Amino acid sequence: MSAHAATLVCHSHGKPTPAAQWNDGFDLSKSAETVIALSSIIQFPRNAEVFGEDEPADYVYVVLSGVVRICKLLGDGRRQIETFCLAGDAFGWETGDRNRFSAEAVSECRLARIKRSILFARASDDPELSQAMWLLTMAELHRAQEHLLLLGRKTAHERVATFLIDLARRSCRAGANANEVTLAMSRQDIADYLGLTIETVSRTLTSLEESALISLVSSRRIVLKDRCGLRRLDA
Amino acid sequence: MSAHAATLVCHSHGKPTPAAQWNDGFDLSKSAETVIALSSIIQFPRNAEVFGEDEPADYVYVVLSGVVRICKLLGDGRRQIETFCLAGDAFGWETGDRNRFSAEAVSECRLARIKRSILFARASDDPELSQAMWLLTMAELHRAQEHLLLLGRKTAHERVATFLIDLARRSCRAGANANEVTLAMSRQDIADYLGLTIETVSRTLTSLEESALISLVSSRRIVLKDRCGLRRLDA
DNA sequence: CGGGGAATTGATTGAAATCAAGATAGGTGG
DNA sequence: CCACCTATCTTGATTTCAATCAATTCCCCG
Repeated sequence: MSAHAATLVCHSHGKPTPAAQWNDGFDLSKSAETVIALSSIIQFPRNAEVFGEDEPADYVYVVLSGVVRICKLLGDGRRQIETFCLAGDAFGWETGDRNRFSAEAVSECRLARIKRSILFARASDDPELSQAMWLLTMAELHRAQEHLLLLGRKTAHERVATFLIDLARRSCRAGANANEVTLAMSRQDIADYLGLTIETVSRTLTSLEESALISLVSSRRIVLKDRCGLRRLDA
Repeated sequence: MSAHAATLVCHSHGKPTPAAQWNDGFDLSKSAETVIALSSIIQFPRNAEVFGEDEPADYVYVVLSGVVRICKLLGDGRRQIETFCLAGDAFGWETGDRNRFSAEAVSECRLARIKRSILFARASDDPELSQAMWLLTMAELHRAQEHLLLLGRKTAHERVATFLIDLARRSCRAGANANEVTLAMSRQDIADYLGLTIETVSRTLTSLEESALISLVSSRRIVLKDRCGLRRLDA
């Protein structure tokens, strides 16, 4: 989802991006301008709720800065984080009128917000926008499907390795050092994303450090020391 | 994904369906006719491969009868079934030029096949078709997201209960008895879908029968005796 | 400097995996 | 039509990985 959404919004910040860079030859710039003209920017503090599960779904959001977690809860409080949205990622797409997730700010973050009804109305007679939405949704589906494989069949070590590699890849797109990952999220968030417990996440990170695959600079800063070794775990 | 796809193809069999029934007011019939005119029908025997992971993605398929499993493999053979496609479900959507899954016939099945390139070309100047594709993709995303919650946070009992309820719901749409589920797939397929082993699936079914929630008429036929009890497990 | 949430580490338990037989049933050929 | 053969499924015994229970320890911030 990230790449296309980034294109959708970055025009509004005076940084025009060659559309072809992201879109496999499909030009989104007109869609982007349409969307930008309709969006407003809002800010959320750490841990604030952007929207709750089952609330009316009125807006689509694009992350400008910070990290947002998208979660589902089970009756007894068990939580599954479906995804972390970084700068450029969009969330809040719904076909029905209620959110099927809650969205919360992991760190303080700035979001662009577009009224869903307006966006959908435009899409119905704008093939470019409609196709852009489809591409975004497909990208998100691909991500979810990779995550299914992780949750269904990978070990704790493999899950954590996959998570670190993925996060490094996504962060360095936004300009960060490719080998040092800064975790905006807590161990609990990581655990709920990977289908593990905080203790297992912590132990696994320690174990990866003992194997010299990573280095725990601090609890929220991790250096990937041996990418090949990690990728081997990524299976 | 199922509902819209069903609408897309059922016109070709002389059973016109009121479009509004499936589409929340969005009329797909013109798209359906376009798609139908371009599709050809092919048949696959049990366990045949429809397409393999990493093969060129040339077609989009809609299941007319039978069941197809969509899977991903890990290097060492561990398998995750992403979804089972029943009559009316579509699969093979890709944004890139390679399949990110393999697709195999669980039972003998008939499929409608449409060239991806043609479909995409039409979509680029047919807002209705484009929107139909978006709705289908969103539906599939929702399904995948529910499955993430299952794989990440549910117990074996909850997974099996959820699976049975879901399968009953989807089958009875196709006219089957709402309380008797016929399993087209093996225990191994179910295990790889639910992130469990065949032994655990088998034991869990036995345990659900001992709790009088279901009745195992035969290994492939299951009667849901206590829906409320099952739904309680479904969390 | 000290308070408190977050993270780590340790001890133990437990749910599901693995290893290992049997039981059932579907299909085939005599 | 029956008996055999082989897949598939079930059941049992044991192990294992991650969860749970339980202390510390580490920082971050006032």
